[in-house]
Amino acid sequence: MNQSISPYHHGDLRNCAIIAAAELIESIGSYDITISQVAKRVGVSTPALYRHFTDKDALLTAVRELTHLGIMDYITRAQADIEHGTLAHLDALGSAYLRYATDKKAFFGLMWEDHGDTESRRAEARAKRTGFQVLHEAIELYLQRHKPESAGESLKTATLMWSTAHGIATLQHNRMLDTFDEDADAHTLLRTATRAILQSGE
Amino acid sequence: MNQSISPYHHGDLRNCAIIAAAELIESIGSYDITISQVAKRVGVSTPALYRHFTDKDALLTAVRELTHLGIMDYITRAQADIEHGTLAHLDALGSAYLRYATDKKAFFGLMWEDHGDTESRRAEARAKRTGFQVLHEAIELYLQRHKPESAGESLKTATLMWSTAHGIATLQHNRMLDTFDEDADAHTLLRTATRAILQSGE
DNA sequence: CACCTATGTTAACGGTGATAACATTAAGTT
DNA sequence: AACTTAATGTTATCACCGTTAACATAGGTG
Repeated sequence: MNQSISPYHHGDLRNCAIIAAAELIESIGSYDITISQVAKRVGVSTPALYRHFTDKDALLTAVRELTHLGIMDYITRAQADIEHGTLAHLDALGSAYLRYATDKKAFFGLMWEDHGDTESRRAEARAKRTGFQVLHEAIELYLQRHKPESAGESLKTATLMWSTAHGIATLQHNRMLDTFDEDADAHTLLRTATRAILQSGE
Repeated sequence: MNQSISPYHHGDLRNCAIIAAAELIESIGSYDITISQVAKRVGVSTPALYRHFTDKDALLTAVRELTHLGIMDYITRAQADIEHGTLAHLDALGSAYLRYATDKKAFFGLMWEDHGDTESRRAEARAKRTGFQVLHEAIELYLQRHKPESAGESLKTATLMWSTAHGIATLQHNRMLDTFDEDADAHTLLRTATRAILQSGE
């Protein structure tokens, strides 16, 4: 874990701790980690981390910033070769969201679940060019092309599509989606919902 | 907390502990409670609870059974004076789900979030006549009346409507729904989604 | 060099879930 | 009624948790 010349002072503890925490979260598949586990992984005593993070939640908040980069990566890759504002584009965005939720289970939970500081979660979600904004723009484009009379509804429509994707992702994340319909498939459901929402009112 | 004649043996510790845990969860608005807090509330030593629950998760699982009764209560009341299988009926069911999620925040989280034993959560959701089954029957009725050609899709449609309601409820639960659209209203969104899903394909 | 600040260390505190060893009572058998 | 046993309480204890305090070491600046 990237240590300086000195055996006493680490040199880059803050960043290394964040990365170590992220690795740990990913490896155990849960963000229910321990400060001591992180410290041990970096090769440092537990209280050393309190020089760089006011408390455990501050460390998790720092990891959460990485997760937003991660989901943007999924989204960017998903829409790389797709014409923006098409139905296929919206499918790709939804699909990326679902895949992130299952691939990076613990990060997805860390991003949204209600532990610790609520406000930092909201701030982080808004801070950068997030997945939501990409979705919003894609929907705006789609509506302008195919349903110009509903173009003013793009924000509401984006919120609704996000909610639907999030519900499907969350239920799958918590292994609940197939509780009642054992054949339920997240991607199929979302494609159905996408079409229903976009053609509504016609 | 209902004690027997003996000052030593409690008499009904198991049930009292479940109720005390539920009260505690409701009062602090989180299911992140402590065995000791529950024990103190019942007036008993902490390890006494381990005679009745194998571990903390077992106690929470017992509380979760109560929460399913609670949400069924919301649903039953919501549909009391409404003709089944109508659009108004579906609105009422969705509305009840959203209200439960905000009114009984901690219970809602306890019901669905991924802590401890996954299988007990699935089992509990399936065990009784749950909210989902009510929703499923209502949709079946609605489709038979208004869209008989889609009657075979009732299970998929119910899963989709549940997912959507769940997504909206979860985002609101985690105070994320208005992150991007500050005017977002859960009930309005769900009504829009309900109509979109039901009329899709026409 | 002297000093200050940043950043490590070990020691300790109260609280946690959980177990072990022991105490008390209720219930059943004779 | 007396003895046994199982159920269900108790206190003592464990390892671990997040966190703070007190102390140690290094690097940078006068």
